[in-house]
Amino acid sequence: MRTVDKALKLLDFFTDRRAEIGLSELARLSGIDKATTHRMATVLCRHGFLEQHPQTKAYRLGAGVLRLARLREACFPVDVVVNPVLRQLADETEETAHASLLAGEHLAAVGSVEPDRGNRVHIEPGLILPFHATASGLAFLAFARPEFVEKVLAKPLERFTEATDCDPENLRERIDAAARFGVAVSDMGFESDVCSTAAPIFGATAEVCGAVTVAAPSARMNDNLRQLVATRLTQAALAITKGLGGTPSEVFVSAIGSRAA
Amino acid sequence: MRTVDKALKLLDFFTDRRAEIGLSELARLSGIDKATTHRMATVLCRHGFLEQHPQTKAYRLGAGVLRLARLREACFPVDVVVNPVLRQLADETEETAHASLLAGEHLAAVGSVEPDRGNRVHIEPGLILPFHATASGLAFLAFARPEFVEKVLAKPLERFTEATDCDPENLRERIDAAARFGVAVSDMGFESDVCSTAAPIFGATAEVCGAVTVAAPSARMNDNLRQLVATRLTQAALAITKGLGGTPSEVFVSAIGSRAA
DNA sequence: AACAGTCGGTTCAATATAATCACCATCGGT
DNA sequence: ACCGATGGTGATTATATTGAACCGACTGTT
Repeated sequence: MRTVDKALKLLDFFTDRRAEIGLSELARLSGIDKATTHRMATVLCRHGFLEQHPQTKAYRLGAGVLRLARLREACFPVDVVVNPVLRQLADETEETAHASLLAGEHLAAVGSVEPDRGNRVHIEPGLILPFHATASGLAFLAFARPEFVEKVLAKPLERFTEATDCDPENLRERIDAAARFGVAVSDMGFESDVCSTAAPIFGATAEVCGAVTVAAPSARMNDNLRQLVATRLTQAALAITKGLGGTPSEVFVSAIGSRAA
Repeated sequence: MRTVDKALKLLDFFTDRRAEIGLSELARLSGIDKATTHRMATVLCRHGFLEQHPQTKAYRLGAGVLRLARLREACFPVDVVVNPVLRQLADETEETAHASLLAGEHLAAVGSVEPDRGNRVHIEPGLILPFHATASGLAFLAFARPEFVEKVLAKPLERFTEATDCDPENLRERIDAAARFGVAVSDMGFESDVCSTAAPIFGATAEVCGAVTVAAPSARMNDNLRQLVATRLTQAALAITKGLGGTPSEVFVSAIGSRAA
């Protein structure tokens, strides 16, 4: 199965900044032999996950992913549930609101709404949010199973900015704090000058399945905004959880209950 | 690479009617050993292509496909280009308009807009459109490379309705006709009582990459509607082609030119 | 309560599988 | 004409995949 794993890993090298990748570059990036890379890319093309520019021969994400996304959206609507909530959240806070879901072992941004003002935070569509460096990730971990948390913290923790917190002990404390308050905060841990606040969203069996987040320029963050964001965020998290047919976990409910008191 | 192929084939068993599939059923459907199926499903889960219901243990399409779709949409927008055109087309014809793109070796529906009336055709999101039985498929073939056409016609041609045309010779004639007129027609070939008309859309190198289609209840189809659909459809096809940064093929341009004359 | 028939998941030997290196053909710039 | 890229291909070796049997858990029936 390692070969399937490697093949699917190829897809992760495509980002919005690197939308098209040639064979040699793809082999170089993945560290896989060129011949093997070519064969895997061919299979991915055959299934519509990649497609090849007829002239440049470069590969890019294929239309097959659109098909699968539409299919999933039809069976288990996310966009239609999440977007209105995000829009309202963005309107209320006048900051960027985005939602992320656990996709495999990464947290992936699946929707974002930006406020109507010049200086605002932009979230790249499909961005992978590192658990340890983002509010979304910490909010997720705060309500994830302990084994999951340990697995994440055991991995090498990449440093994205000077302020990135890469100390497992520190992170554990912040995760605990997020579990107590119901929201997690991360200031400039992933991108400079961005301060994010996040709350968890839950699936049918009260397991955490993602997060909803408000991201603001750090300079704009103050106690008033912090307070506003925290309350709206928890409402949004509950709304999305409900909309997806989920159940908020006991821990989360009591956390926001105690805060209100 | 056969193992990657098989693993990705698993994803094709998920449809809107069969959104969740258990391990045993998935093994049965695919004809792959249960152990192997389990391993492949595990890998697909790890990459976010599938996810597992925590209680029922059944698999369903994962959030990772949403991520990839957003990514592709960000680099190569189709929804934002296609949807307005489809909406206008649906308004003008008062019938269902949908677009499809080549995803691997299948034609997949990637967008559809239904008119505001009771009796209308519904297109399942992410539906795979068989080349020989749909107007979309025939329109595509009419402008595809001859080898591609032969490859498709060489395969066993499934019969979907009593009216499905499964005769390669017949199909070749209809494909030729579509190439001459610029639009393809299929009446009840895929679904009973649905009559579709389709035109091709092209990519950057004037290669056909999909189709745009109007689907109406067969009973409602008449010469007036046929005429209206044909003209609007070709406009829509050109608009989408242009919007995607494509170039209409010579054959198509001259076909619609001769028809106008 | 024992049973049969599911289910999801795991094990380990047998074997079919994919990885590697070398090589081609082609393109673009110097 | 060269050089260094590029995308792509074939055949051998070594490796990872396979699949029957098995396990524990659950469900409904006898």
